Amino acid sequence: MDYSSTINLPKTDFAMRANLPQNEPKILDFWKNEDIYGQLRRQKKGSEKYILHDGPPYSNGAIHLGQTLNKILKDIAVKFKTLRGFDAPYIPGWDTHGLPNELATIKKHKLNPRTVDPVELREKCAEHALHFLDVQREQFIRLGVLGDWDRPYRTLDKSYEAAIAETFGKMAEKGMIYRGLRPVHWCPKCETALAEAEIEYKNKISDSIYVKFPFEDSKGLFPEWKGGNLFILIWTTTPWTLPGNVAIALNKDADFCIVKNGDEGYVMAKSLAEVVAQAAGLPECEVIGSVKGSCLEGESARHPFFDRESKIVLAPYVVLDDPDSAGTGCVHTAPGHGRDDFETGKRYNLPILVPVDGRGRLTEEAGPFASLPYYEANKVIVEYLRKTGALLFAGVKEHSYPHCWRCHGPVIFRATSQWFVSIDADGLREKALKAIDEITWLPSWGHDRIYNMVQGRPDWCISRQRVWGVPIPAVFCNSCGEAIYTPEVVNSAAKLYAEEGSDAWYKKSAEEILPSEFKCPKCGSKSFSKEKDIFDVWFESGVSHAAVMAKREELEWPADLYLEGGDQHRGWFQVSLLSAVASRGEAPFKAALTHGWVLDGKGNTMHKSLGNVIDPMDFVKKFGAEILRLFVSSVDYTADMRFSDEALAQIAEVYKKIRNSCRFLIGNLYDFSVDKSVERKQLLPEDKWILQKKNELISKMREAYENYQFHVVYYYLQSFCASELSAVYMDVVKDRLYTCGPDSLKRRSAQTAMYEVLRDMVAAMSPVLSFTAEEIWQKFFTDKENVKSVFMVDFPESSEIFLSEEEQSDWEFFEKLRNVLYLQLEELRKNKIIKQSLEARADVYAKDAAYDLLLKYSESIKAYFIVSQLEIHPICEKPENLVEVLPGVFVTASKARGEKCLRCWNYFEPANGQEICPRCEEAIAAL
RNA sequence: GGGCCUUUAGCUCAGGCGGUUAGAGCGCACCCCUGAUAAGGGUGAGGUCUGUGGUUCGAGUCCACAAAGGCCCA
Repeated sequence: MDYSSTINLPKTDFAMRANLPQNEPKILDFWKNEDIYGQLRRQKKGSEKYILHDGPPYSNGAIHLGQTLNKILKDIAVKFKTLRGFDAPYIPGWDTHGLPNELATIKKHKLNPRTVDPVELREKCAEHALHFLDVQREQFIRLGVLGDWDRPYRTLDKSYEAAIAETFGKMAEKGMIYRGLRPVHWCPKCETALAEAEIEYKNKISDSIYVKFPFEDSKGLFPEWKGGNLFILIWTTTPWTLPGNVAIALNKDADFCIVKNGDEGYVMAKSLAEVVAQAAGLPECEVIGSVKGSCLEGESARHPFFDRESKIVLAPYVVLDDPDSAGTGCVHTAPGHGRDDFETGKRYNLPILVPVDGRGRLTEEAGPFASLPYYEANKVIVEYLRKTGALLFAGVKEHSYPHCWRCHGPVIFRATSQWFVSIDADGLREKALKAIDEITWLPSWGHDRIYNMVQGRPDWCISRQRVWGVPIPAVFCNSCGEAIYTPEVVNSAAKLYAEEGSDAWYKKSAEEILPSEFKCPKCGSKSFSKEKDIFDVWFESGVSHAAVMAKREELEWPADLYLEGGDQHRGWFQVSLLSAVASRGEAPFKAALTHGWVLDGKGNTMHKSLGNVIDPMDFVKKFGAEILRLFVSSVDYTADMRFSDEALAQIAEVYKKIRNSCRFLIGNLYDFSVDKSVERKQLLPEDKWILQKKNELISKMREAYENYQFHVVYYYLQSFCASELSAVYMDVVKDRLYTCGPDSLKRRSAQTAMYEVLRDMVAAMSPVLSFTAEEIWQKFFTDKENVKSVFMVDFPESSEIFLSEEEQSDWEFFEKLRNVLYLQLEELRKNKIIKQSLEARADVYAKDAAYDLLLKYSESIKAYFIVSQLEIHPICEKPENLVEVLPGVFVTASKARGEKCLRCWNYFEPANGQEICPRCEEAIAAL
């Protein structure tokens, strides 16, 4: 007879195969249509806030894996805090202004940046930025990230633009803003400043000259020198920058010597002497003396054609280990013509000369070379040096040189007027460092990283000669040229931005913007020109704390957490910190958490040119966002992580394991509801055991979430499903679930435990496995628990004690027995005595307390072992030759006695040829 | 060149204060089941901890140097 119709097999339409790419959108629709985000806000209203303030991604192009990782991590953190009862609003933001969007727009519309109307260009830039904002928004939503997607913050919002101006104003009032020179890449043909992104490097043939700077060894650093005139020898490929020379930079640790040439001697780095002598065509290389660079600091040479000195300074970037650079170790330094030179100039308080104009012509400051275009000046200057004897040698050299990507001509480095935030004014640096000490950096080394950066950083250049951004709210007096950024000016601009947006700065005249009675504070004139420079986008994103956190009513200042990639120690963390400390005196976040980089399977950076870039949305289409989310949770994100096929395949397997574990529970709960629950004291020991294990799981998961250690959450979850549930508990309870009476205590006890395990596990995993958790919640719990979405439940409690500590150690004892027994079962299988464990019996020998304990739990232990028969014997009956597996405890497995019950598959000893065991007969009778 | 970081089984991770045969899950191999079935179970084989040199009675665990890789600068 077929008894399968008399047993309770699992029933469910919860699919074994998730088919995530097709099914996730249905869950997304549910979240959207039911406005779960909005419902959560209402539900948590009045609860303690948890503010994770979103760092704005740049709205240019589709999202990449790094942003995917970032947003999923934020989502996990926010959802967990929400389950914990916090009101944790998540307002996503976007960085919309800036060069990449401007350049992309120019390219897309084939605009001429020199002739296009700025307002028209800005409109097209906005369109471009908002397009990609929409693209990214859809993608982030697709990942399952819950947030206020209908009301994100955007740096081009009027209120945001106003906040930028206001923050600038606060800094200006504290005297932190100043105008100064700074070298930038400059295209003399296009007459414009160029950003690094607009530079292309090509090989170029340049002059290569060695120039003698007269030097008097007044301190007697080279006592060995008995010859005639001394010079410091420099090398350069840009003779036209010599008029800007004010210093010669040395490495402090390098050794310098004199190379003799007839009566003359040339000071240069000792290690380069040979190479230089050869390159400069000296007949021989006689080296005299040796002095550390640091000893020469403070000395000075004479400029080769101006009546002024060229100071000898020290600079760490002067290195001698590249013989190809053809240098002498004594580096020509013109602070107006190089970034390094500029920083050195600042440190030594050297004048910053810019004897070249916007068209690339030398100015009056260049003396005899005035009005020459720089490239012609090269020839003339070389000739002049030759005539005056200052030239040691002139040749040519091919090297990589920056060119303008638009006109493809060579560019020059030229200091121009820029706006700066002074890092030391009003003690900003010190205050920022103090704030850094007070912030919680996760991981802790983040502190050292950003501390060192802030400690050593130069002033912050906040201006850009661009159009797509927020204009710096300042005007210039048309009479005296004064740059004016007083509160009156800044507030007028802020008001304008707030009301009309920053486009209005371009549409209106200075007089229309400024108060009617406004006069130049210096000369009293009433005629002004508007500043054309815009803010650096970092300045913009750095004020998000003021523009968003401080302004939106659902947020609070400061934030609990900023969570970004490690590159943001340099970027957003730092600019946010500086702007907040400068304007408010405090850090805008209490803690900063960083994650590493997503690398390819080999551990290398993903890069277009390497062809190893993985598009997250491609992945989502193939495998589902859930797999990506689980991957993100599985790795220790504080370090860089590899995105390899192997790791992803593993994640997919783990996902199936978790899903199937849930499916088994759901399938066996098809006829269960809370009112059928068994009371605590009636629960079977095995069921108490799994509930105890479940509580341990929940506690460990909660702790891991609290510490943002999501990979620990992942580890415990999958380990619980694989080890406790799948390998043990679900196998153990099958017998009861399938064969006992549907409404029997034994079956209901198991279901009671399973229901609570499933409910708590699903709730606890929902921050990570949001789609699957919600799918299960909808299918199974919404009605039973009367909660609409899994995100609206409380994080499960885990304090209930199901097993005392003593009972827990009892179970550990049973587990040891089981392990030993299973080794023996494997032997029996190997010898073809049994196949399944139900075909076996176990005989356990023990004494004293152990014997009593085993006897007391013998029913549970039999189930736990999944054998048909278990007999506990006092140790005096122990047969010979048994191995002692625990002190005083012996186990042996053998073929079960009797026949297999056709219904429950347990072995029993039929009295007179029954097919099914007495237990099954009873169960059938009760049907 | 500088600041900071990473390197434990094929994969993803554990390994307070230095101390017995370095753990887990997955994967893999072999076997079992066919009443979780494009599922489930059992057993087992895999690391000497990136390398080198130190400190120590003793180091994956402390120190130095190196290699590879990463972020940010220069």
